[in-house]
Amino acid sequence: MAKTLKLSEKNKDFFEMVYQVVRLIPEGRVTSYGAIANYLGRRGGARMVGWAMNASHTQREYVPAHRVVNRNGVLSGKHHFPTEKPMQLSLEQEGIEVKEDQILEFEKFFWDPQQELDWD
DNA sequence: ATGCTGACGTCGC
DNA sequence: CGCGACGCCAGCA
Repeated sequence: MAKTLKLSEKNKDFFEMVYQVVRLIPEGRVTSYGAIANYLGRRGGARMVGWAMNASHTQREYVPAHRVVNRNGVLSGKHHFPTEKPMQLSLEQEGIEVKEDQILEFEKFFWDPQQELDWD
């Protein structure tokens, strides 16, 4: 076996884990890229989570990416959504108030995978 | 191969 | 408290 694993395989695993976590987000709840990155052991690698989200639309199973925002609760990636319906509207339909692309009471709806989910 | 960019986050000034 | 710089890692010119 090669000493070095293929990065693509590792990435794939990382992406899958991201999707899995995102899909576990309950309706009406939101989380942040950093929280997911931290949960996956990629502290500071929040950008990779965002990268994974960018490719989330390629996944067969639906990924509620609209429930993932930055740590400020701002809909940073709303413009990147493939869906016609704005990210804000999707969140509002789940009972989350959004003002100026920012989630109100973000802490209240925040869903921390490390807290809600147990270490597997 | 090198450098810039990107759906972020943390630290320093 | 606002702004800038660095770090993270993968994709792409």
